[in-house]
Amino acid sequence: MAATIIDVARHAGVSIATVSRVMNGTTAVRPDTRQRVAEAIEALGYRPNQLARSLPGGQSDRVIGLVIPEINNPVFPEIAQAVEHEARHQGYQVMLCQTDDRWAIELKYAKLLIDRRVSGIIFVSGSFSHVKGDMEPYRLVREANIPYVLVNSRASDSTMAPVLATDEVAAGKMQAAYLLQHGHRHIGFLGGGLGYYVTRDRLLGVNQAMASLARGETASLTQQLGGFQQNRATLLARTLLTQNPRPTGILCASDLLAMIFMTQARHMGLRIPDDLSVIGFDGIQMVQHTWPPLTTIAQPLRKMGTLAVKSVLGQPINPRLELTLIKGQSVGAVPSNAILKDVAT
Amino acid sequence: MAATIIDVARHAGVSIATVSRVMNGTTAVRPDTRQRVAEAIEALGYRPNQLARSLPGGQSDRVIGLVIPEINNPVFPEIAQAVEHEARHQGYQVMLCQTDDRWAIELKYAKLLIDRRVSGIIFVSGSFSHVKGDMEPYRLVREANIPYVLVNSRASDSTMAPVLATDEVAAGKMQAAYLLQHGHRHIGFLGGGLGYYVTRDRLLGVNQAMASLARGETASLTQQLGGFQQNRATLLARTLLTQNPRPTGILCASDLLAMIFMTQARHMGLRIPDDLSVIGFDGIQMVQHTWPPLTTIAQPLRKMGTLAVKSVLGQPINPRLELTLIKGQSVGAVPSNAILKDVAT
DNA sequence: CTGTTAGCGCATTCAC
DNA sequence: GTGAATGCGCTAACAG
Repeated sequence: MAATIIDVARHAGVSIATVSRVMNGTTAVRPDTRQRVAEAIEALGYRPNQLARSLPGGQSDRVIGLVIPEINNPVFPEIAQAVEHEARHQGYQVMLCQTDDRWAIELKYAKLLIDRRVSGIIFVSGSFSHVKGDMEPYRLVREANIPYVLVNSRASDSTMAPVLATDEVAAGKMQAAYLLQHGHRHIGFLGGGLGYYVTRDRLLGVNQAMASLARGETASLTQQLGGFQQNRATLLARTLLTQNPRPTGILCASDLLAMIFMTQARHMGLRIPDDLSVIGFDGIQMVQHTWPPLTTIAQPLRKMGTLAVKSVLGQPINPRLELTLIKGQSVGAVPSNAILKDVAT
Repeated sequence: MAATIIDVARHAGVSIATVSRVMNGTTAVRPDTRQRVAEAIEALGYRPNQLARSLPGGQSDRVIGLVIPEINNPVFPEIAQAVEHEARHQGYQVMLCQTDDRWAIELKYAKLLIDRRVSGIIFVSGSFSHVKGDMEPYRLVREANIPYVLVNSRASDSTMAPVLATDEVAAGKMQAAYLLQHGHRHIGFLGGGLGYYVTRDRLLGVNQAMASLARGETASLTQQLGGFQQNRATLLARTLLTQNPRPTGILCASDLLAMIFMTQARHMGLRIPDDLSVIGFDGIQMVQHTWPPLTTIAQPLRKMGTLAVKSVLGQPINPRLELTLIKGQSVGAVPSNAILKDVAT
């Protein structure tokens, strides 16, 4: 159907080698010849077949695989956007792989990307972020000699790959410290299960912050762990809200969780930050538009996407990722009647 | 580096054809032979090169190109998610192309996708959605004989391609009607420029709704058109809010615009829906988490993604897309002091 | 059932 | 400068 290099050669009365030359500018070609070829290309609307082009060169499809749990959680689009930008600037395309947070699909995608001989793979919050995660995908990719990088969450020791992640312990510490500073002593934690490294690290940080209170001071921690999915999160939020006594300062593992939580709190007639303080994590752009504006610890999401691309392309990077406190209006002082107020179900 | 089919053949003591056969199950192979080959494959960790595999068959890379303006506007991830799901179920992968809403990049991506011989291309809110949009990308794709579909917004007559879009006129009508029902007679419109078909159609619908008021009744319309980008939108929102008299019912071209608008309104000390009513468009999931929950007209975003995939794969679809009113709490009655109240800048 | 032989579209040595 | 020849990894006839 489409014109091939042979058609062009014939049309221009030259050999295919010459056509190839004018296309890639490998060797010098006499101006008039080059002209004739150019015209032939134009006339036939010829476009070189990238697939065929990749074959001789060994591999290198100039494609980067981006593997993420779900496109719908706003934190991933922000990373994806940066990945696409950087990839585009470097002349690469992005293969979008969504795993629905299921390891089997992640493995399947890893295989597909290997088979396609992509230039690199970026795994975001994959099974590696789970304590008992399946390391098979990464093993395969490594054996296939394809550069990859693990974004978000800690990598287990068995994966020898660059990791791009913020200090989750520090993150938990910052979140808790901020709540403690505002006088909260009954902290609630809403997050994923203990199977996730993030959860463990975050809790570690929280405990560190609580331990560093002045002597005599104590604080309690109520956890609701389960998952990041909307349904689960809604349930967890309700449960946390019906605790008695109810925590006054809530620390959420992600901004989306925080948003879900705030919505639930509202459903139950609680006001933020008057009755309840909330702090999130991620720093997605959407936090500007919540009410009240969410106070959160921001990761450099865009930077993470950019660095991930550079990393798999073998370019030197500084993997230092800073956390930033974004002050919204979702954290306030402890309500004076905190202990008395009951919850309406 | 990686093992090829030849290595496997040698290792198993058979011909490459036989290896190919056991891989694809094309022809029957004697069990013990198949076994030997399987072992060889396993032993060498062989994975067939998809690129090479595509060549003989003509094309068909089993890849679908998804071209969207930006990943960050929440409406696109929702479509993208559905596209990935459907593509995966059908054994296809998705190439993510972000244009930053720039025609030049859209064109560039169209070329890249053609060169890569993708199976189909899904253009979402592309340059075709603009009255003076550049039709070159679609022309090229058509000439390359690659199936494509235009999602969102109306296609100009010059593009002969399936279009997947809701009835924008009806949408505008629904939005306006809802506000009118609540007694609003001073309507504000916040949206993209007149260069977009959506804007034109939406305004057409708004006018239709306003025209169908009972005799003697009239309503006014104040427009702020400009763009969908965050910065622009913020400016437009402020301008709209400082009109005198200020419209009491605001109709936004997208949910994101509505969210931006509500945030601005809040900054100016206005309460929704007490002082101001707002209705959005798109029906993104995030509307559940705004405050107040946004009232909006929902498009079947997921369905659009699913149908888009089926469409480019040549499967029969019913392109009927229904609009649904999602009742939030952002629309209320006209404030009694609407005319008196001034705006603080 | 299985091995042999052509290409697929292109880049790349080589000679001329 | 340019053309002919070779091979990339694999599938698909075509023979045995």
